[in-house]
Amino acid sequence: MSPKRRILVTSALPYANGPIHLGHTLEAVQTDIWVRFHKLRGHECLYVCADDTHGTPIMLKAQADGLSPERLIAQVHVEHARDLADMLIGLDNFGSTHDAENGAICARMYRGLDAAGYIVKRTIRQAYDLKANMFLPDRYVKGTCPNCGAPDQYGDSCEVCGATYSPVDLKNPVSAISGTAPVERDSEHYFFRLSAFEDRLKSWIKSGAVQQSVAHKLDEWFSQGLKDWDISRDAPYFGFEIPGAPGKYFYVWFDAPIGYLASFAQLCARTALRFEDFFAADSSVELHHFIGKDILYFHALFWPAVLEGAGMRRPTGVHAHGFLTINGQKMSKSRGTFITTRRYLESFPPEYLRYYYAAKLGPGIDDLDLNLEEFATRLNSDIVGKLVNIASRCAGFIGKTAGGRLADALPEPELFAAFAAAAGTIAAAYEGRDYAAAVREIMALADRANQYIDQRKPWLLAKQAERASEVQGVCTQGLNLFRTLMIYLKPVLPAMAAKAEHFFQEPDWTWEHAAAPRLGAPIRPYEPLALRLDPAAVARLVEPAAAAAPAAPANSATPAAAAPVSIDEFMRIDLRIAKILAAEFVEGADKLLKLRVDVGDLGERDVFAGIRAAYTPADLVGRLTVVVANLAARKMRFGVSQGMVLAAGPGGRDVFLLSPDAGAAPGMRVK
RNA sequence: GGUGAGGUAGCUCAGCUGGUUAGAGCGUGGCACUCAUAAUGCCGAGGUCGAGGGUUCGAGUCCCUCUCUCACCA
Repeated sequence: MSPKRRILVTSALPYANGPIHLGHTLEAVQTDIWVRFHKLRGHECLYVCADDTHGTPIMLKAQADGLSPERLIAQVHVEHARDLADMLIGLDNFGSTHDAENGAICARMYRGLDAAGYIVKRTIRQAYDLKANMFLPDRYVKGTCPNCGAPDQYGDSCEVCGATYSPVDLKNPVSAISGTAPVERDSEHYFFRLSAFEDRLKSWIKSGAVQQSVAHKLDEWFSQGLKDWDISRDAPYFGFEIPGAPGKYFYVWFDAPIGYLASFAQLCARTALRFEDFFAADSSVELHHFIGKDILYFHALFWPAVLEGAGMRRPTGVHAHGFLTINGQKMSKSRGTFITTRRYLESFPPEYLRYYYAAKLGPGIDDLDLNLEEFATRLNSDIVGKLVNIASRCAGFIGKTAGGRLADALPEPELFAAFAAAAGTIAAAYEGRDYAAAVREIMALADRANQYIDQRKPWLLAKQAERASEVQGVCTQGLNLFRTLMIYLKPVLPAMAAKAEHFFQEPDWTWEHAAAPRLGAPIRPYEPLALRLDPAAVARLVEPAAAAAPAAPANSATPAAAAPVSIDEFMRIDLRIAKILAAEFVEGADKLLKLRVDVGDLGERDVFAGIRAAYTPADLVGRLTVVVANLAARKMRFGVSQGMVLAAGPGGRDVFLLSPDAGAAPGMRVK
């Protein structure tokens, strides 16, 4: 065993404008397994994270929800903390980038950067929304691409031709916030001189801080030349004001990674840990960041440079992972594949997903697909059929024929030794974040354990009373093989391991426990450690979430990028002209109206629509509109909704039902 | 467009520095067993390792070209 290491680990900060979904969970699980593994090995390993709470999207979402930003992020923080905890993510601290500690550290680091000459001021021209009285981030300006003429493109790049530009280059630009045409205005911004760090960053990357393929990726950026980084934003902005610069705020991406430090500072404040030990320039403590590959730029260039510029240590490792896809497709709300962690947890234990992720996670930045069918068969086969089965098929004999006591010796110590000898390769796989390799190795051993039991056939021996001690021996062997495997899997399956510890009457297994068998000790009666998954229940995860309102829930706060669809995909949506025959208020629902609509050939049906604030039943009866006719029926508290009426607008009173021109008749297909 | 990753049995993947008839799990066909949450064990079917060319005594493994997929681009 290596000498005791001191390690601080982070995973990326979830943004506080939405729930934790399975993509966040993938990263949290990857990080948590790594942390638990090191703890199991006896190292001092700490894991901190925080909510990322600043920036324009949060500010606008809070406005739209009629809340203060502080209130919004406080609510989200509670949900995020609960979701992560319920996934058994063992965070030592979960803070917020809006916490006072973060403001203080940001200010301190900024002063350090400024004093060292790494901050420069420069005036830039930027799009300004005269109606909303604010400068517009690139993503909040839309218009026609100056390069290829594609309409409706964002202010930073064109999704059609790939050109990049600044919002002021767009033709016919429009503010996504007010809908008015923005003007250009000058503003003084503060820049971090990233270019000054090129050599130091290159040597840092050479130190092995990032994966090989990531290093290649970074080379590309180096070869283009590092640009200085704009770290300021003008008021109104939800964030921290820059010291000595009234009306100027730190850009959200400046204070977000500093949130790692702030969260750790909170941990220090309530323990004996010393912040300086971890972040002084000469710190020997390891610092590891787990992130998605999309934010490599911030973590592998800006972040080490900012730390270094502020006179602090650099990260030991930045580990990027790929994205989660579901049934082979990007997570998408419209496909029903946007699965929140809460929704998963309502039906399934956290460890099933943890195991599945572990079984498929390699050290690279490949995407990982959650195939729901495979998820169910894999869990049932690996965990229930193989692993837990070892204990399940042995425990009964120990109870019945051996008085609940393990034998004093193993009949085949060399088989146990083979299991114990795997510790090295399994540990190396965990350390290198190749959990899939670790799981493969463990499951291969589980196969061997089942083979062993099959060969020795304790159920036959048990029929001969004089061979009782043989039965006890075989089952002691089997249980010890199981025990070693559970110890190896403890980072992935902490709760199941705890149950197994209870079964063996041992407290807190460490990695070393796997090396020696448990002998001559009593065990508790066996209780099932894992239940089978019902594939049908798993499949239901991708059915439409029950939470969203039925009428087009246009959330105007964030201009969401609609991914392109093929004509075939579009044609799968059966849009029909419908005539509203009747409309009524729904008892107990303050947003819904119940509509009876005539869809021609398709007959009449009931549709619930969240348009009560905008329309009264009298407004609607007799008019024509458009419905999605093949939307899966959804059971609501008030009845079953058999479709969706189409409407535009941000919601509330500003909802506008679609109407066809004269001549359209109920049942006509819209295409 | 640039860059990165990847295309190996129906599915998910492993194949280290090139070397015997290309592997695993799941699924599938058959047999056995009945201790175990219809779990387990054994046997089998199933692959021209994306395509083409090259280097080599020998290439899934190295080089080149092409092709397809996925991802990222301050």
